[in-house]
Amino acid sequence: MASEKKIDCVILGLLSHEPLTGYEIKKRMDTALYYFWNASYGSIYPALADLTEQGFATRQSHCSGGRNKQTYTITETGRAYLQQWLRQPAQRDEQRLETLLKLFFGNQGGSAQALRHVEAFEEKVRGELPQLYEFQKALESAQDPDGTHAYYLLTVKFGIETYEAYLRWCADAQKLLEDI
Amino acid sequence: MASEKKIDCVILGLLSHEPLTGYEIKKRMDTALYYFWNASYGSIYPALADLTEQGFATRQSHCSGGRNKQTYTITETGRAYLQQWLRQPAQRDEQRLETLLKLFFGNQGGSAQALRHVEAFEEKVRGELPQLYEFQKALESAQDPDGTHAYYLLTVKFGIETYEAYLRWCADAQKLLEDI
DNA sequence: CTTACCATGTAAGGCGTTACATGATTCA
DNA sequence: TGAATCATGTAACGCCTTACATGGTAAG
Repeated sequence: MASEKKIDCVILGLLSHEPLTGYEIKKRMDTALYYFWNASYGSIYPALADLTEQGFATRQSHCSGGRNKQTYTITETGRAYLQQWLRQPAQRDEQRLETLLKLFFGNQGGSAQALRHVEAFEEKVRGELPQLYEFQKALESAQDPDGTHAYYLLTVKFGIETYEAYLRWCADAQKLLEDI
Repeated sequence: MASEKKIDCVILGLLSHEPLTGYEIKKRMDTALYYFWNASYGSIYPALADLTEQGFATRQSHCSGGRNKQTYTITETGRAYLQQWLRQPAQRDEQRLETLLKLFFGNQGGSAQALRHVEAFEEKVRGELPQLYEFQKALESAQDPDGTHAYYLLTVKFGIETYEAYLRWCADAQKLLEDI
């Protein structure tokens, strides 16, 4: 109990797969989770300290490649907490799409400006989709001893389905805007 | 300049269409913008005070239906600020999908639990889609004297395209999870 | 040798929600 | 008469990002 902070849950979730350093956690958020969740070092490191203090994770200092690393491992208490959180229904799925906001008020700026926003959005999506396809391919072909792949694949498929929808909408939006 | 707060931009955007009260602004966020943006009274009312103080909006006190209302109107300065913001490329489109998070770590809870998360998500989406279809129908048939409808329609179409993608993914995810 | 990446953290401050506080009106 | 909706605001607090601060290693 106590925390209920999402950042704690994400970190515990990642640690439930394998022990990780703060840096590695950040990397995973920037790759595997980037299209539905993200966090900065400024929230990750303090959260790791809290989790350790509360007994949800343990810290191991060790040297690797000459560098001093702090690796965190989930405890049984941490695992129990994670599972309790997983049992609860998701409270909130939110998005803040600035692009959509700018389009909503687009008549103030005109169709050429709106088109630029759509194009920028399209470019971003196009840039990220190949990564998702690669994830999908890798997950479908690789071995999966601990059964995590199927769940990971689920989220990748979500990314692909929505990103493809974004692209269809971009094409449609561009047509509509050119007619204004 | 100064602020750069998104909440200010959303409010100015809404005021650029018509004068509104804080309460009405909140209502619009809960209906027209809910699938890509939202805000609480605790951020709306202070923002309105700030905007007024900075000369981006003016406030009119008046009684209507026995109630004392504060109606806000955008100023020329406010309009200029809004337009300057609209010219800038969108900086950030973010989502925090707790449902996806719970699925990503789903192996900790098992497929039945994951299924419940997918079903809950599906139900929420199914509940909100009809509203979007209605918006679309209304926008396509109604008169549009000030040219705002086309832009509004753009965002509604975005909502529909993505929500339909969500539903396809839900069906797919349910099949995958039943096979585990 | 210098750029990119690995690696860990802190401090200040921004942004926003939740809960509180209040009260009128409308409709069943 | 009670519930829902209209209507406006404040205070406390939580969460998170940005910027700062530091330094080692690997690769070109």
